Amino acid sequence: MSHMTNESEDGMLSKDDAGSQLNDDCDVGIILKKGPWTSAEDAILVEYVKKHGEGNWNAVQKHSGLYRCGKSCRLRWANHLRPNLKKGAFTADEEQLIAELHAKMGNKWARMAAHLPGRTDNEIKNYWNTRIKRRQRAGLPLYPPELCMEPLQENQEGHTDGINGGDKRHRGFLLKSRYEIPDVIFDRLKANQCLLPYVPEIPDISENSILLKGLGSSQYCNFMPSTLPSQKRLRESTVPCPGSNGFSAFDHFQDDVCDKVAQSFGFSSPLHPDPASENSLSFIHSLSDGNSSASKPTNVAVKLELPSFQYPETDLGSWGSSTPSHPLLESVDAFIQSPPPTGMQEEECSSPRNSGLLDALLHQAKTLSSTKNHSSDKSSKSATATPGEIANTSTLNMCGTEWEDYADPISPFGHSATSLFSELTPLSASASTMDVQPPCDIVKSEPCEQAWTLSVDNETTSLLSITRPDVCVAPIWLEQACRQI
DNA sequence: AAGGCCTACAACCGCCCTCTT
DNA sequence: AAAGAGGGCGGTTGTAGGCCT
Repeated sequence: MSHMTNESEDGMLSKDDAGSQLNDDCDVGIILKKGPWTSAEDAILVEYVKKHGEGNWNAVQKHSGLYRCGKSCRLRWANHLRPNLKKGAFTADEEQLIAELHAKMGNKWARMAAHLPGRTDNEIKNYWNTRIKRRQRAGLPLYPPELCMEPLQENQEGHTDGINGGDKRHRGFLLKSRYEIPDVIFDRLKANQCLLPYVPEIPDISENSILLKGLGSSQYCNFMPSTLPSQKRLRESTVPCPGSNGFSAFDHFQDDVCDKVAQSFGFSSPLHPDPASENSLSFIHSLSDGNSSASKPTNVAVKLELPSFQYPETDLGSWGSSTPSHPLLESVDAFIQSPPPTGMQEEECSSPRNSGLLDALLHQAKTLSSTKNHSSDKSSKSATATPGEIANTSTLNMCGTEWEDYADPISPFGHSATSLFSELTPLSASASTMDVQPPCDIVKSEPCEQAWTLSVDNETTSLLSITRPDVCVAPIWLEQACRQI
């Protein structure tokens, strides 16, 4: 690094030496050094931490003479100087674990690092970013196939009997993650509850950023890197989904390669009618790692344009059109049109505490319907995607991204509904955190123009299922959950 | 040998949360 | 309750070094 030559031997800069390396982020009148650390600085920092312990990093500069801001000190300590740091390449086990953790957590590097003793979030992050690029280039799925298959199998087998066979460690890990619901889920649920039920929380432009960045690449059809920039913590909806991680509604079906990869994952494209497709669709989220912002209106997103390469050349119609014969669409139609199991509506759907799931779903349907109406129904009449249609579709997808906020943010595979129910079920019984009522003002603030009910029209329903393919499997989960209840 | 590309890594930046006052 | 400081976290950038052409 060239600017290392400017550093003084003792690792500290005089104020003159520091020159333009003023750290405008941390500095409070003192010129602080930036750039690589020297061994002398490291020694000073280590000595300081030995004496005073970690924390109060801003005091390091004051007491040790280091011309580094507290943040820089903390980072240096955490990433390089603290004891028990494991250096060197990640082992195969670690890589596997990282993949699992990422599938489960998304870009929560710090949390992932907690599962990898001796590894830092920065290391993991760098590793993952590199991995993404590498695997993109190689045309490989981001997540190991076995990682993708597990949730599918578990879905089919039920939620409690999945500990037979397979990698026990991994399965145990996944199961653990399923039943030990981290606090963050409740945090998010609480937070989301504030936005629910009628908050088509608008995925902001970053959603389009994802589109812009990812969907243009056929490689992304297989794995949407959830490392894609998200904007705000806690606003993001990082629900990476192996399989979904890439099976974007657009690309997945327009590319033979995608299809092959899909098959390699053990499921087939919806274009291939297959009984397994329904479950397969559990993998097919729209856009993972979408970010949502409650402050941005939908129509902002609607106006965003997509590059031409995002206009699918083929088969978008299978998503963009309401193909009644599509089993997946039928499943949703059947669910929404026909009453759920007895008591469901009153106890589960109408209850404020669960309004976030079905209500959100329905509200989205309404929103989508509304959006669709505004788009001069050209999309519904043409199997060929037009730019306008795509914009509309993208909007719908973005609307769908809200699902991620309603869903388990830590769900390994984007099992939004499943995870949600795994949380809601006990919560509903105990009437705990989900009792939080959405503030009325928030509800009122939403542009909810029409009263609407469960009887969503077919078109809307289809749109809904198109928008969020995972919605297609939600009815199944809903029914299962209701039976359990 | 030179240039370009890719990878790994370190560090910074900006936002947000939490705690303290 | 509000404001400010400290700290954490995720994203981004810049650089060195290796590899390839």
